[in-house]
Amino acid sequence: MKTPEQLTDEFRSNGLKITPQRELVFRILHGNATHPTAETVHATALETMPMLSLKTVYQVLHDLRALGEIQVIDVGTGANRFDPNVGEHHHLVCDRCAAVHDVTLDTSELALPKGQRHGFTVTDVEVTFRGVCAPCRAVPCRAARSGVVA
Amino acid sequence: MKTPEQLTDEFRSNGLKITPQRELVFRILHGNATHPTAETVHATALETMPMLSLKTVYQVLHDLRALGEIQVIDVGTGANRFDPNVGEHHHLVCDRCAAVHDVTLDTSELALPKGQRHGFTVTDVEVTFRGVCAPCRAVPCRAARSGVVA
DNA sequence: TTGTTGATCGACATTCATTGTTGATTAGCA
DNA sequence: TGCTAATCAACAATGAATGTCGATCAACAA
Repeated sequence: MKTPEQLTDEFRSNGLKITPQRELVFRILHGNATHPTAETVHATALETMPMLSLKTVYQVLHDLRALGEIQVIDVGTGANRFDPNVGEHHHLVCDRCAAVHDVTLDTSELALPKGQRHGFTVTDVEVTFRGVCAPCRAVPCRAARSGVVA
Repeated sequence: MKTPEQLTDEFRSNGLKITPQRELVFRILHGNATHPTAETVHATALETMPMLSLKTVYQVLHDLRALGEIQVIDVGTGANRFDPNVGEHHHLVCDRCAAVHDVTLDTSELALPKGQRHGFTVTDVEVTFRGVCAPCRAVPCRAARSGVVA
């Protein structure tokens, strides 16, 4: 992901103003590998800007996606998650707490068998590994569903 | 998927009654490779049972999943889709019309690199191929979003 | 420095998929 | 036949996300 400074330039060159709210979301997302939901970004932002509205967070995330600076991923855990890692990569998801990790994978060997093309033009392959993360295994049954689990 | 008759037995042996509504959903799902949504199943069912409520369809689908007779899949197109194919398989999704096809794939070579385990116990791998289906390619830009597209 | 314009705010309403509730009616099956 | 579950209609409610509106405020270009 671009640095907050680079995003500032990019926003400005696209006719978007730089506000403290936007800068804050930039900083929260920068280098963030936790794949936060919009709600999580908002919660984090509230610590430094208690009046920031969830609506504005959605707006900034929407703009970032429109500029191609974040990826929106849906791993089937309800809410969308926002990933500053824009390069090609895959995901590892915890079925208990919904924690998500990026995974880099060589998918060059992973082709759709010819007989199963169904007439499609395939443009993308997504691989999702599912399992249980270490913290969740350590818990008796199932507790912490924070989503901020490391 | 089991035949409607086998499902009948299975429901009965689990203390569930066999009603015309349930039988109808069984028949609609049997051998159905279109991955219908709950709404689509309902729409199909209305043709033969005009008073069938959407609520009941959800209920039957829920029961079928509870018995492990259908898979619920979420390919990021809004609604869940119901797949009578319970065996291990993967999916091919049209980014335009959200049509879904089953794909059988050998994923034995597809392992999560050791350095990227993040302490997880991996239990499952899902592969999703994305692209554009033939009917959608034939259309100028983007039209039919029926979800019933072959 | 100032004026224009866009960003944000609160306080809503709305969409969509899904589930829950209630109470009445119907029908499966032991 | 009778107990009980299933279904129905008509709702309300959830959670994620987006839209609306009018008011206020602040970015930044002139």
